[in-house]
This record gives sequence, C-alpha cells and structure tokens, in this order.
Amino acid sequence: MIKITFPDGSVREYDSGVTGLQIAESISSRLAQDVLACSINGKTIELNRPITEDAEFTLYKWDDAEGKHAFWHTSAHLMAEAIQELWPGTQFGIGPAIENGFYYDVMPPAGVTIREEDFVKIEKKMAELAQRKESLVRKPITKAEALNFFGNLGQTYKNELIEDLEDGSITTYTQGNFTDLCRGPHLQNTAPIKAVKVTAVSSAYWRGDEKRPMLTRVYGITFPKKKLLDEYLAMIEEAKRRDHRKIGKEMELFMFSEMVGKGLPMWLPKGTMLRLKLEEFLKEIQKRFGYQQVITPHIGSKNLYITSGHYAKYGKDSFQPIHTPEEGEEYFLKPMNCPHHCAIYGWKPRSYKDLPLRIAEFGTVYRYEQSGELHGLTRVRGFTQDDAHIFCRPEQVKDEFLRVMDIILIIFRALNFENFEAQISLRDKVNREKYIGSEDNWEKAEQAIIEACEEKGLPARIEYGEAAFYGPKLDFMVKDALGRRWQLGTIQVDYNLPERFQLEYTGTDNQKHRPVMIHRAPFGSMERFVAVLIEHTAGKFPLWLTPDQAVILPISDKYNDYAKDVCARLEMAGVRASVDDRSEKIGRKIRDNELKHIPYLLIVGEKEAETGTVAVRKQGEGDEGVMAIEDFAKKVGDIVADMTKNF
RNA sequence: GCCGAAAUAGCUCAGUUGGUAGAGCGACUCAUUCGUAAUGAGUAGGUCUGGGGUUCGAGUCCCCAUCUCGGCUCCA
Repeated sequence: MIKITFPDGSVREYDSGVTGLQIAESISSRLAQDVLACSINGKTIELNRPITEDAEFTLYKWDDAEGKHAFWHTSAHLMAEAIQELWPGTQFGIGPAIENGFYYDVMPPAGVTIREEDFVKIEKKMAELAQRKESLVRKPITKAEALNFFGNLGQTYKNELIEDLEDGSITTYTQGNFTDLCRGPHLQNTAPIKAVKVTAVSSAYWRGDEKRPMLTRVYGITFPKKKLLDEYLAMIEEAKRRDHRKIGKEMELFMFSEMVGKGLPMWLPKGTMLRLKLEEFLKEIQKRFGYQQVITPHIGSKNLYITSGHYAKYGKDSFQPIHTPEEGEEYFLKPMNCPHHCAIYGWKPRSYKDLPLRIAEFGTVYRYEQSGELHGLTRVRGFTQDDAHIFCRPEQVKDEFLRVMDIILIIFRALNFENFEAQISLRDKVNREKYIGSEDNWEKAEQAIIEACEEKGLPARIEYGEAAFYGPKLDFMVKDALGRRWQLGTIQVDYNLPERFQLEYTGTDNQKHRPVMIHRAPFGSMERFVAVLIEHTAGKFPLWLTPDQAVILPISDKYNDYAKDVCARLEMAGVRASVDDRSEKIGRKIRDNELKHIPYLLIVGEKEAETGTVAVRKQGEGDEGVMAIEDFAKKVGDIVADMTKNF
C-alpha cells in the first residue's frame, strides 16, 4: 500500500501501482471523466502511469494550467502525426504547448510549403486521428537506441536534440504511427481532443539561431469541447475589434506616413487632445508629489553617451550620429532622458537637504527598433516617456518607492485598470559579480521594494535574476478585458549613472556621498499607454478623457444654427462637443456606428430649438430624455468631477 | 534584421487561365425638411504603392525598392 496525499491535506491509501485515473475514479466518476493529467510530488505525469510510492498528489482538469498544457502538448503530437501523414518525409523540430495552444516546428519535404490553404486539411486529419482514440505510449529508451531510431527515420533535428540529452533520461511517446522524442506529460490518449483549429503558419529558425535552417512553425489550438473553441474564436474577433490601430484610425487619433518614415507616429488633433489630457493629469499629480518639470534637448553630444555608457553598449545598433560642419563633432538623438537629467543634477553642488530631488519631463526619445518589431503605437522608433528621475539618499529609497506607487495606483484607479499585478526584479541569487553598486545598497533597495509592495497590499511576484545590472526594479502589468497582459509603469533603482556622472551630495557629516537614482514612468510611454488604453476600453474612454464628449446632431439643416449655438454654449460650460451637420441621416449614422466612440449624442430639432434644450442619448444605454443645455453641461460636469475627485 | 503574406477610390474590399478598373460606405450636387438601424436621383474620386522587365497587350507574370501584416530574433 502507498499513501496518497491530496492538495487539501487528506490522505488515502492505494495499492502500489495505482494510476492517477484510478484514483480519480475512486473519488467520483465525473472527476474521472474530466481529469486530463495529474502530478506526483509536483511533477506532472500521465493518468495511466503507475504510482509506486507515497506521494503528494494533484489532479488536473481543463481549468488548470497543467491540464491545458498536457492537452495542448498532446495536440502538438497529434498535429505532427497529421502532418506526417499528409506530407511523409517531414522532419520535425520541437512542438511545445504555449500560452494559447501549441506549435510544431517542421521541415516539410523538398518542394512542399505549408500554407493557409492547408489548414483545413490538417484540421480534418487531426480530427480524424483524434477520433481513433489512440493511446500515447511512453517508452524509456537509451541514447543509442534513440539516435538509431530517429536516425533511421532521417529525423536529423531530433537527433541533434538527443545528443544534448543525458542517457537514461530519454523517453519517447507513440500514438498510432507517430513516435516522438518527448519527456511528456501527455493525455493518456487523444480522445478528449474534440475541437481543432490550426491558427497560423510562420517560420522560425532552428533553435532560434538565425544562422541555422529556417523551419516552418505551424500554430494550432485545441479544446475538449466545440463550444470552447467558438468562445476562443469569438475572443480573437473581439481582440481584432479592439485593436488600437483600427480604433485609432476610426477615431482619427494618430497616423503613420510612409514618407515620414516607419515607426514614427503622428498624433492627429483628437489623439493629441487625449494625450494632452493624460499629460495634464499626470503633471497635476506630480506637482502634488513634489516633482519639478524640466525640458531638455532632443539631442546630446557623443561625450554625454560615452559618459553614460550607452555609446559603448548601443552605438552601432542605434540611429547613427548627427554630424556637424565641425570635424569630428557628433551628436545623437536621445534614446533616453536620464543622461540629460544627470547633467541637471550635476549642474550645482547638492546638499542632503535638496534630496530627494525629483525632476520630470515628458521626454521624446528615439530608438532604432528592428523593423520587424514595429507595431502600431506599442512599438515605435520615436516616442515620449512620462519620465522622471528621483535623486535621493539610499535610506530614502523606500519612501520614494511608496510615493511613486501612490502615483501609479492613482492612475490605475482613474482609468479603471482593476486587474493589475506587480513584478519585482531582483539580483540573481548566486551570480552577483555582474551587478554594480554596493552589496549594502542593493540589499537595502531590494528590501525597500519588497516592503513597499507589502505596505501597499500589492500582490507582487518576485523574479530573481531579472534585475538590470544597475539596479532592481518594479514593473506594473495590467490585464485587459481579454486577459492579455501589458507592461505599463516601471520603477527602477540605478546605482550606475550616479557613479558614471560622479554625482554627489554633501551629507550631514559634511562629506561627499553618492545619491541613488530612481527612474520611473507610470505610463511607460505615451504611445504605448494610449494603445493599451484604447484596447482596454475598446475606444470608450472615461468621460473626462475622451476627445469628444458629445456630438450634436441637427435633424435637418434648418437647425444647424441652433446646433452650433448649443455647441458654443456647451464649450463655454466646459463640455467638449462638436456638431455633425453633414447630413440629416441621423438614424443611419447611429446604426452604422459612425458615431460609436462618442459617449453622448445630442439630437436637436424644432422642439429643442424653441425650448433651448437637447434630446440626450447615451451610447449603449439609450435615451435620457430632453434637457436644458446647461443642465446637460452640468450633468457632464458632475460626472467628470465625480470621476476626477480622487485624482 | 530574417522568413512568409499582403498593398486596387477617403474607408472596407471584389477583380475569374494576361484583353477597356468595379461595389458598398463616405464626399460633393440637386430634390426631400424628415425624430433615433437605410429618403431619392445624380456627380466627382484610382499612373491599381514606386521603379524596372517579359508580352501585341500587365492590376494580373518576373525582378528590385517602400510600407503594412503574421511570426522569429531583439527591446536602454
């Protein structure tokens, strides 16, 4: 008999050799039906693997990450089997489960290219194979046997993988006619795979190395129920609907121009209004938190970046220097604001009484991102950081962290980012020689960050080895309505730049000391933040932020003058409104969603013109009745005041 | 940067094996003066991203460039 301990701590006894499935059956038949994999002592295994020792035991269903992982990993094998049947002679690379589904890197036989047109063929074959309910048979195999087996099949990529494995740890899994090198875990058979979708085909270098051959990467996703697949596809559609590039065009927020250059966004009037609102909002908060605004130039001399160390590190892969008529004189577009701010700090002697010194700037920076990496507003070559640098004494780090966190939390609350999490990036636990700064200061700062998160009640994940060489950091991620994770705000401690720029302050002891520098950007960049905000809200910005709070629609040309009058009176009362008098087809405009991003539609006609009123329709909520112009303005004003009272 | 796929009117897209460039929406004009998911008629808009080539003939086939998209890699 062996003792099996369940996650709730209860213990049951089973015969040695019992399988996960049998344990599930002993609990309930329903559970046995739903369960996909299990784990013993934290290691996920198949349901049909005999358990021969006392163990901590967990069952995984679809809702568990481990269950999905086994499901999709098995699906990857299933897709490989399908591809092997469709294109015999295909060589296989690796085929892991990923966050949403799985992929397999394959090298089809010469002359074959897998294209989108082939997806249905692959899906059908996979569904057909899944219905055979083939078991996945696990087999330990020696290294020599493995090399021989895959060598005979001509699977050179597999053999390369095997070379790196340790003899005795190698297993294969076989379902039907397909055998794959794999350590598992898997479903015990392919029967639960009920809905199959091949989602994309792309290419990827073998082992991510651009000098190695290029394999075809086929992406797919599978589900135990067709309904789940439909939901997933609906979610993808929703994501497309929310795409900030699409909404940005519809709302006329920003544009790109081939002539200006790729990755260089231009903010249109409405987008600029939105951005300026955000900037004002943050400036107001920063004023309260003791920041001073500065402005620095868009270029800096080569010497500045040699001092900062960026020249040595990034010179070649960046925008190339700007030359002047003077021989040998070089300037660079600034890739960050820190060196300029360091220069401001160093401009005059500083006392401990001056610290913390907080200098802020909406600083536009230019970085030569790889062309393939550019994406809408989220990845661009010129963007504006809501940057600030805090110069403080080491013992002030925690306090400053708390204050920056306050700012970030105010912003998140104001913009309804409810699902956010934090990641603390600390030093590697072992290799510490690569980090600059004293052990004492690092220790202090790392503790400060952890404590600050605890004090704020912020659930934070600690990642060791993720810190930059110059200091630990805290990043904020928000999850949008589709569960996608976005990195926004960041707070970073820096011991490096103060050192390089020889920044000092005079302490109470009348000695010179090195200040600590904190970089922080609550939005990250205006571009990326607006992109995330668009996708998060699907273009329905909070009323205080949206470029158009109301559009006035005269029911006919006769009331155009009245509409303009309404608009003027609303603007005087602080409501951002515009008139749309291009035609009288109000109904169709509403139906065609031409006005879908406008919170309030105000319809005016004879009755309204006579009584000085507007007929108010709140988008998505319906008619709110006829009200006096000033009453509507007050209503909007009240809503905005209510939204912004906590800022 | 690499691999692949696109690029046609302001927008969304169609354009069959190479044979006169299309639709819907939008814009404009005229009529209609209309109350919340479709008023009617008409007009204007395109060197089919740019440049070469093949061909009697190229939106369509080939080459090069640009930009966009999906990935890879990268991200101070």
